[in-house]
Amino acid sequence: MSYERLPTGTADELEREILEQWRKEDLFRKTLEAAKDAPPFVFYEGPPTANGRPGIHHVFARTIKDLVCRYHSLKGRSVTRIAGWDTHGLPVEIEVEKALNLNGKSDIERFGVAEFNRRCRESVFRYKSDWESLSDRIGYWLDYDKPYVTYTNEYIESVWWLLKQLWSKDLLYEGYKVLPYCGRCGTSLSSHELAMGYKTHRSPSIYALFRLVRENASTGAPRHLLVWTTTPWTLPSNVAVAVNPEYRYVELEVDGIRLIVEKTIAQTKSVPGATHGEPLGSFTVIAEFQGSELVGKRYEQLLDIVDVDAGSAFRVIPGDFVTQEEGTGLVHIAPAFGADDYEAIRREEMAFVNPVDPQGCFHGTNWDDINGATVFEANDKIAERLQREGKVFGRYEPKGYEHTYPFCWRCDYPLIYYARRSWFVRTTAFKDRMVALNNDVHWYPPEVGTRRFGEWLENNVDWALSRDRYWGTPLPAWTCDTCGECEMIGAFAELSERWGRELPQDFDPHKPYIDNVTFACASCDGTMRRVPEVIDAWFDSGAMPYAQWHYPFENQEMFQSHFPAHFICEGLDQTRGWFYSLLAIAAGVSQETAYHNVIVNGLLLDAKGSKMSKRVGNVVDPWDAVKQFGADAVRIYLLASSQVWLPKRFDAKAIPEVAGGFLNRLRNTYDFFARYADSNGVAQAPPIEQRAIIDRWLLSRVAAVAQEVNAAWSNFDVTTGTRILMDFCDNELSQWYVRLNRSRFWAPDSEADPAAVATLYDTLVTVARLAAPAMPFLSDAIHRRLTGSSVHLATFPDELPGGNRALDEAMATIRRLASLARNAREKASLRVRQPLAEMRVAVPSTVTGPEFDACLQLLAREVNVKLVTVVASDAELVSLKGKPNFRSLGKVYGKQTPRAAAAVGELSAKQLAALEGGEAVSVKVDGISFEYRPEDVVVEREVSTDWLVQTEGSLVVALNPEMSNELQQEGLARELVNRVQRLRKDAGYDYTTRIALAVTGADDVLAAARAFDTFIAGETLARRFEIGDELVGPDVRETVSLNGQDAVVMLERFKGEDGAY
RNA sequence: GGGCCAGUAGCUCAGGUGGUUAGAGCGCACGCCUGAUAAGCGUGAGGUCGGAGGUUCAACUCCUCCCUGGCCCA
Repeated sequence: MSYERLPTGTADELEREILEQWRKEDLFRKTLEAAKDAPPFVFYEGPPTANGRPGIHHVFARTIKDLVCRYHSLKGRSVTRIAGWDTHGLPVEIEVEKALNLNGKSDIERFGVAEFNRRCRESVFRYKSDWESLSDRIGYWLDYDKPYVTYTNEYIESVWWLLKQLWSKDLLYEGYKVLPYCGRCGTSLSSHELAMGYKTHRSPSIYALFRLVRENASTGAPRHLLVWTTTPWTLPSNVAVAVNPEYRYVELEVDGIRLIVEKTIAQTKSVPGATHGEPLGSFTVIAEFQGSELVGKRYEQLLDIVDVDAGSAFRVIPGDFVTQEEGTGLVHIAPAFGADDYEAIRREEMAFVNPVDPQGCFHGTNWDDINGATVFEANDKIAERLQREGKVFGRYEPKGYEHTYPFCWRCDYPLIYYARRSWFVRTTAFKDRMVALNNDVHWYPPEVGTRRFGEWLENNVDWALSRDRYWGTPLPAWTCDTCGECEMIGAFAELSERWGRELPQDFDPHKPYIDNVTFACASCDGTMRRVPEVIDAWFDSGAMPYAQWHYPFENQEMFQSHFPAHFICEGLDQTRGWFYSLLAIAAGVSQETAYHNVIVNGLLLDAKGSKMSKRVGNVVDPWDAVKQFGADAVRIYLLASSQVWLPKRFDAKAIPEVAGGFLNRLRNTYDFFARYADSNGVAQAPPIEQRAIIDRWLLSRVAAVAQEVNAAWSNFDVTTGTRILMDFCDNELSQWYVRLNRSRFWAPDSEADPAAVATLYDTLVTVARLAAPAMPFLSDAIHRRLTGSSVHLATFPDELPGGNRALDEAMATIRRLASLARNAREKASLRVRQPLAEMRVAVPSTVTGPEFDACLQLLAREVNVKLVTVVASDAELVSLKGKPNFRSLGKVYGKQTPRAAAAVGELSAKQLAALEGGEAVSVKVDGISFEYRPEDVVVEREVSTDWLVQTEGSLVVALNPEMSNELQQEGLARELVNRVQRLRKDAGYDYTTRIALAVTGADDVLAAARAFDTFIAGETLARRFEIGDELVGPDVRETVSLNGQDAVVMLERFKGEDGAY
């Protein structure tokens, strides 16, 4: 029975046919069924947000995920792959705001939260079908039947349960967080939004003098801390001044004012309007202190317009964040308006003051002029007053400092850092646990785990969980409006019980409905109301190991058997996103890790190396590339072009360059097989030991390749495994095995050689199986045609018989020798068709042996010589030459290495032979004696002969250029065969057509034709061969030139007795 | 501004416990093959390993600084 050829259409057409077949067979489901009871390999799909179209970078991550999952599935594991959708969060809200032409939170509230959230819910799935069809088209197998969706009641209930777990462990609390904040919009901004609005801006610059409290009974001039700021409006809220305990500080006297400043800074810093252009350091130094000596010193409140408990304020504190880069080395601390400031105050347990209301205006101070003014309006007023009171050093400059400053991306209003009430997960309480768990996670590449993620974990701060937004999982915290008691609700049943009512059928836990649920306080007469916040959407996605199963309310066993994950994979940008939220939740709730292995893929950039963005318009539509080249090609390109964790420049032109050649060669290899082989050959094949050496070599290589691919892929190195496979198919299968063995598949008057057919069959089947995880389409097309069943139901090859290292190395040497021989021919313009009498080769003794000898025949045929002789090192072909091994000499001789290396040139032939024999020798140069061990000198062969010689390392080939008359005749005969074959083809003959052939012309040609008439007739299927005579009315008659001699070639179809030909 | 990653041939990438002459594919040039044929194969040219210092007998590799690009954080 013969094998079906591959269709001739485009890759896109072929792949669509295969997809259709998968659909008909419900193949994905079948693979899941087949592995149902197998040990699980747990994979978590990071949920994408479906309110944007999938881009090429999603294809990238999904290709890696698919490869790993398919690999483990083919290795016999049960691989659960549940799709998920991330549906909450600011990006969704922003999309809807834009669509509704709303601008900010007040607009949303006017519009109505219920309707707003309804629109959010709708918008989330706008591109759902895009995602599904693209995933399907690229062959990403994912279970879309029961996806987890973060906005569903079940999902939210699991998230509530997790939050309550944290709460009951005292890992959830309410505090302050300083965030970038827009006073006009009345909203804080995410870091992502913040990054959108940086601009160059001129801010005020002011040096303020904080007067130190006199100690004991000391007298003399008052002393001051010199502090610089670009936000004078924060000065009324000052609570502390920070110094770096590691730095040196100097006390100076400048025009009668005593001030303290950091020593290094003083050397260069000049203050406008105070130091007359001179650096501070040029003034009289009164004293010098270590920063730590300043810590604890007290100073007077700078501006007495805000009530501050002086007992817990106005003190010098230590701070690592104080640098020598800017300012004075003393930093003014206003806890409400800086993250470092707030942290420092919390650590020192000092006072917190905030005289600025959520509109960004001063409020409730005892200075009427300033109440109601925006902070930016207040700058000048405050500076003027300080100047009046003599608390400014030098000149106040309203636009004195140019830097990049953040503005609101919506309304272009300058942002401030502003403390907001906020809920936190106390991750710092279990940071050590997270660090320990992370140390056991296998990161690919490892440095993401240790550096980017690991070091960041070391500096962990509490997770700011709450968001003052609308479309998110509501924080299930209810507080009493009377006594402040707080209760966390961890289940719907619990809520119903506290509420004292059944939850309605259409219960929606989202805002605004949930905010209407109130109940009586357990400790007083007050009413429990829900806090207004929703939670960070990262908490939703990090909860997926639990919430995808509605754990613990359902599916307890499913959760147990699917936690933690063996494998996850997302982009580098997820380090502090999903990778963190998974770990933090699992570590906080159950002290466990959520995953064991992580592949972190790099970002996809455009062809020029800049990032893809909708704004720039350089986003690549994955559909274009898939339609043009096929999903296999895109997948192979993404996997093989570079290690997946490096940033990748995506250039569609590169897809055929990286993947096209390989896929084409593999198709051709299969097609070659299918054209000539049939299943009889496979059935009749002799056992492997009895097959030709090249068959045994190919099977040995396949076995090695299978092992290497397994090693790479089981270690999550997707790129290396893919490259190994590609390399094998290109260089060894197609370029060497098929090319050298064509005649065994088709020769005149004979059947295909069963040994060759079976060898190629087995190899192709193995290759299809090895390739299935990387290129699921073509591999399946080939596998089905070979075996009648899908490759995706097959077993991944692992330990294959026939491995033979010696043979692998022997053949590799043979191939290098063949290349050298061709090179030598090329240099002498001796085409391969011209046979030569002899080639001598020298090879290192390590590769010689029975395997090598067995391959010599192949070498002789490949380079067209009658005889290959392997010469020993002492043959007349080569002389020995010593080459110093710097690496080992360097260890012994150190500085003398160059001289010891030079002296190697003085070694005699006898000494070199001795070294090769494993003996040590010594030589004396300029009175210095050098001793060489065998490893110190590499003995090489140098060739002196008039043969055609090429060398590479220790390999040498030498071709005898002398040509006997017979060799010349044979060369001519082969030229003639070549011309006849060309003419056969021109004549449109089938490759089995028998012919009548006639040649006339130059005597040399005719003589050669007579000498090799049987050979020529056999090669060209000539049943009649006239040498020196003409055919009457031939199909073709042409004059050809053979090595410069003319001949006329004629041919026609043979009409002998058995005209069947 | 800080942390991390990358910079090797025209392009995409390998490689390195520091060791002499740094590799591959694609592209290019030249050639072969012409029954795998809208295929296949060979040979060649092409590099101051981002830059500058330093350590060393020896640096593409180690150290310092800088430049360019990217990501994350501020």
